[in-house]
Amino acid sequence: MTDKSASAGAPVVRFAPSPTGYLHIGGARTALFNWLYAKGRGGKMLLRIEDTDRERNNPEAVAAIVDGLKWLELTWDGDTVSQFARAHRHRQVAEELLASGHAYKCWLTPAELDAMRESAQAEKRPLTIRSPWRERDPAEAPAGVPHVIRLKAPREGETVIEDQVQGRVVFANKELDDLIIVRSDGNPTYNLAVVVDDHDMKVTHIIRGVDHLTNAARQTQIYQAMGWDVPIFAHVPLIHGPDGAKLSKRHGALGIEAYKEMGYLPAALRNYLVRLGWSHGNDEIMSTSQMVDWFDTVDINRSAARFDFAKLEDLNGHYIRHADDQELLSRIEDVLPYLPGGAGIVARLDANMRAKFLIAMPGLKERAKTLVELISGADFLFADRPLPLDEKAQKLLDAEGRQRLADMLPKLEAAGHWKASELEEIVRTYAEASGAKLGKVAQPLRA
RNA sequence: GGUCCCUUCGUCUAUCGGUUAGGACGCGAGAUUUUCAAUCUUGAAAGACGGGUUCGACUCCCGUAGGGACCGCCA
Repeated sequence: MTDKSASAGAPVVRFAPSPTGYLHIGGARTALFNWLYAKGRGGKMLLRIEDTDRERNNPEAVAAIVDGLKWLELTWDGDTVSQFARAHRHRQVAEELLASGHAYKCWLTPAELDAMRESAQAEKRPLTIRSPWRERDPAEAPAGVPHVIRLKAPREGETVIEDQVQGRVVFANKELDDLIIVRSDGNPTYNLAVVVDDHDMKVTHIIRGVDHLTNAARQTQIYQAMGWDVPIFAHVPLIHGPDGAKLSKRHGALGIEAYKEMGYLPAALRNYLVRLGWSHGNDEIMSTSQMVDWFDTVDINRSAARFDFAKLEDLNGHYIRHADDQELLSRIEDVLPYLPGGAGIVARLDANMRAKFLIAMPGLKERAKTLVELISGADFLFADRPLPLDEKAQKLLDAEGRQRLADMLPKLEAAGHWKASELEEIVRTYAEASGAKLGKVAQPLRA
């Protein structure tokens, strides 16, 4: 609420994933935080793909990220920006930095760098690369050897990050080395590209994972070298696995589509994710518009949170119970193709089946934690009749049980509507009339 | 190893110097229910440790321990 109509204008945030894999759960939360921040203040969220590393670029990953965001119902403004497509502009800025004396060409070879690393290791002293080319005359450069461009970073003083989550974080400049901004093949590196893009795209707030905190210091140095305004940073802690270690594949760092396939609802996942590392008093279940109203980066915790499937399930169950039946059915139809055996159900899901499904839905959704459970709960709709009887059912259907069923059958057939309340009434009446306990009647019926 | 960050029930969290430290998930018990689920009631469960500052510290400061992130011509 604080700066919703600040004179500075509406914020511009961005979600900037690298296309190395799917959209993982931490990325999804970062996207959600960005989205909430922008939505709550009438701002914009941009989407940029950080694809400067050509060897790792993967179009399928981009598609997975876009699909994931769409499924989560997180929308962005404008076109998706490819960072690589802007390489020309990044090089241009590098040239400016060179011209202004804020950067220099460096002919240090990978082999030389390795040697420096090794000796630092052997002497057990911290490694900060100090390139001799920072001071040397480029005329002395060896012929035919490619060079990189390094930022001529300040060696004295400190670089300070005023972070909305982390607070004031101070880095001594002597600890930071001259980072490479253009590779020897002429391609800009991530740190340069990010700064140029965020500046050109007029990004005002950078909300991203803490793994970028040290980058923030280096990026700040580039902003300063260019004389540009430094955006406001908010570095969000990472999500950890149940054992406290960084979330990995064996934990829950699955692609967002995996959560879809496990039968989670986007609204439930959003609600779960927003409460991981952020809170608004004791509020647990909140609508998207409440999230938008309440969310602020300064309320994000500094400590990492562990991913807990049990809580996600509970939330998901809640959202399923309160979901509209029709919507639930279409969600089910969305996931069905991805489920084992789902194709078979899809094939039989005609108008008639849909109607039956809808009738059964109120009862079904009461006891399902995921859509997958909901679907298996609906198995009876698709099963072949008559149903095969298992042992327990056999036992219950002894002579007495069968007799009771036979007695009840005409009454049930006489029922006007097959509604739960009405049927229950019939069964109760019969039980009382025959002087039997309810269980005696109901158990065979279930069988 | 260096730099930086973190530390309240098992987990997610509230508290913003004065509370019987609250809520949620999970777990236990009970009620309800033909079963399950849901729902309701209820129980157990926490300030890492050690020093300060203060009339008073979970809250502020220092140290210790533990955990994490980063340390690429990756992003």
